[in-house]
Amino acid sequence: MGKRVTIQDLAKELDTTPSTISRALHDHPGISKTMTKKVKELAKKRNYRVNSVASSLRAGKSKTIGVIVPMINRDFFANVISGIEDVAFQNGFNVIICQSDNKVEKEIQHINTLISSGVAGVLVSLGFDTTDYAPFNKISQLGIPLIFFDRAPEHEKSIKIVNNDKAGAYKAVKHLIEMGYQRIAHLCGPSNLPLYKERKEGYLDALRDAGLPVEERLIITHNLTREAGYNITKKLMKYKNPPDAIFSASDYSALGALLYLKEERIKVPEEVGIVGFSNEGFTKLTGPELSTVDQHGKEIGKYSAKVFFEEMASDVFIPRTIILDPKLIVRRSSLRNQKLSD
Amino acid sequence: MGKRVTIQDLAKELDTTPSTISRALHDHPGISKTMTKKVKELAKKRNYRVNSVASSLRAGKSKTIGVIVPMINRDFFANVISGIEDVAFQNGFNVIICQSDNKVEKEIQHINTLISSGVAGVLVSLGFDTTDYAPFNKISQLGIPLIFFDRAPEHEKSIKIVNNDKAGAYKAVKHLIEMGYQRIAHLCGPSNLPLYKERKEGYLDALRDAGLPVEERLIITHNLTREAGYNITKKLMKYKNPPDAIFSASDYSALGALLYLKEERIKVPEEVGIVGFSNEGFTKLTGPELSTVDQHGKEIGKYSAKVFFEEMASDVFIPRTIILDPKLIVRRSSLRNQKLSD
DNA sequence: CTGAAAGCGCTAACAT
DNA sequence: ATGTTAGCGCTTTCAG
Repeated sequence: MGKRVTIQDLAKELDTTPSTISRALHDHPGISKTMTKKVKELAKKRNYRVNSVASSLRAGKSKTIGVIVPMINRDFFANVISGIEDVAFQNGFNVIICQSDNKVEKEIQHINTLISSGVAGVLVSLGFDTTDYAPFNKISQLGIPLIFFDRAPEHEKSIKIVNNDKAGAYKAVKHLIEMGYQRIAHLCGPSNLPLYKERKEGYLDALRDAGLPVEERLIITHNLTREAGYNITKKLMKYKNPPDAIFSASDYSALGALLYLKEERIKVPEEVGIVGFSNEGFTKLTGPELSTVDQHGKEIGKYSAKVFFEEMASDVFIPRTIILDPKLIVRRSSLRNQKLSD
Repeated sequence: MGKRVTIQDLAKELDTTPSTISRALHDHPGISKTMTKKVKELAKKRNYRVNSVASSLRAGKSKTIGVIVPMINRDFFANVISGIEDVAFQNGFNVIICQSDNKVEKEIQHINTLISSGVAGVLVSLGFDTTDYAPFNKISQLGIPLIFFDRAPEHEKSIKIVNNDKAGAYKAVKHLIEMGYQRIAHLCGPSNLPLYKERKEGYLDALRDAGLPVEERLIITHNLTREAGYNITKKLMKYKNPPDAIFSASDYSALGALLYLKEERIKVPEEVGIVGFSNEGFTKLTGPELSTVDQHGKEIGKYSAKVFFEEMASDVFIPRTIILDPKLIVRRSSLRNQKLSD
């Protein structure tokens, strides 16, 4: 259990002072080449490592980014985090991850510990139920860059990086209509989250633009799980006049729908078309493969991290929303009248 | 952009000293109830938050766990991390995640920054190519608990939490044999990683115990990707005497195998059986669903974190290996002679 | 070009 | 029950 080497130790050994060591290690111009070289060599030899806790205390902040997401083990978020970590690493930053489990209290607790640990910035995707943004405001009040991605608050003056959910949903539903589906149901998420509201609006717009009627009973709010998708589809298909297509705000519930329909021998896409949302990894592996809307998680992560670094460098705060255009991915589950091998 | 409140501020306001504030906030017994209450109230009112950077500097370590994994956006690792974060959160700890991309240099760099940031412990799953463990030894030498999970070094005296890969593989291959498959190929991973070596041994043992011959050309080392699985299966099926089953050390290559066979209209499981490894989320969604071996990532994560906390509390270091028993999950891809609806 | 000294915020050993 | 003091390791202003 070796003792940690400090700049004091190096200073003593070179018969100089900590300040010189520190400066040399940072290539301070006012230190002679010779000294700089000597210091760096000794540092390497003694296996010196900065104590970044000490630096952070001095500097008032650390080279760390905090990330708060509802859960880590979801394709989309895992990709986002991976993207964030990539960019952070390139910039010599660490990433602290926190999962909120969609619970407001956990979010608040995480905010507090992140502030306590002196993070240089916080990237957040909100939980389902978060409607009070005051806890997040504390972050910005302390001058810590705060960036929302994916699930962002609607009205707050903040930096948001989101998908154009409305456009994504519009594309999806328009595609279904073009494939000849007429009675398209929508499984939507809680509308306190803008992204679900947007998806619903995209759905509505597409129907209206095509001159199709909107039926309230075909629009069902749910918790985006596979089970819910299964159960809702069961219910929908028992209507006297059941839908001939389902557009879901979540791939998971789209999968649930698919499983129910398969169980009931209702043919997808011949009898019922399905389009999900998110391009979860599994969607290209179902039988038939699920059409969906891709949100390119890794890119969102990278982009969010980049915006953070920009923000850190800049000294003016400009609230802004960066909207990335999602991509419709057409697979078999919505390709009516197409012959594809099984 | 408000200034941060410190214990000095609180002390001044209550006309006392920082030590009293500190003690009160920590429920030190030598502080009067009245004072403790007063302090806590003021702290809340002024929105005080510890500066854990300062505490960490004092204490010589922070309430942070470092985690190094090859990549975050893989079901298994995302689950492990999620499990780690759960337990860490319960204990008031933060989690810094680092991805190595299976690159040794990145691992080393992450080790250095983790040590620099004064993490209380490090949990690691090694990259493919890591054969030199010296960089990791530095962690233990500093008295920082180091725990390997999943991909652990073979000979080092360390704490390891691994699956019983041999037993898992054995179960898988035995199952294939029981289903009547006779010529079982094995797509194996690089054998410098014990877990792949173990899986191969389980495969070999199962063949031997069943009195089946071992054919070297049916054992192919690969990089565990879907593409590799696809290509290798293509090659295998062109043999004069092709295999009638495939046991892969990875679900991804098992999937590749499945896709190739489907393309070629070779029936799974009737003509060729497949069993993968890891129980990736997608395996229950393929057509047919993939049999696989479950490694319960979330539990490994939780368990690793628990072991870390034990280790931190204890003052003797006992190298040990904790072996969790994986579970064979039989799905359609290996159920020969079974009639299941499509 | 280098040194001296102060201080980031917190905690704990040592007073009182 | 509370105050005093020192110091964790680093950086940086000020001085030389």
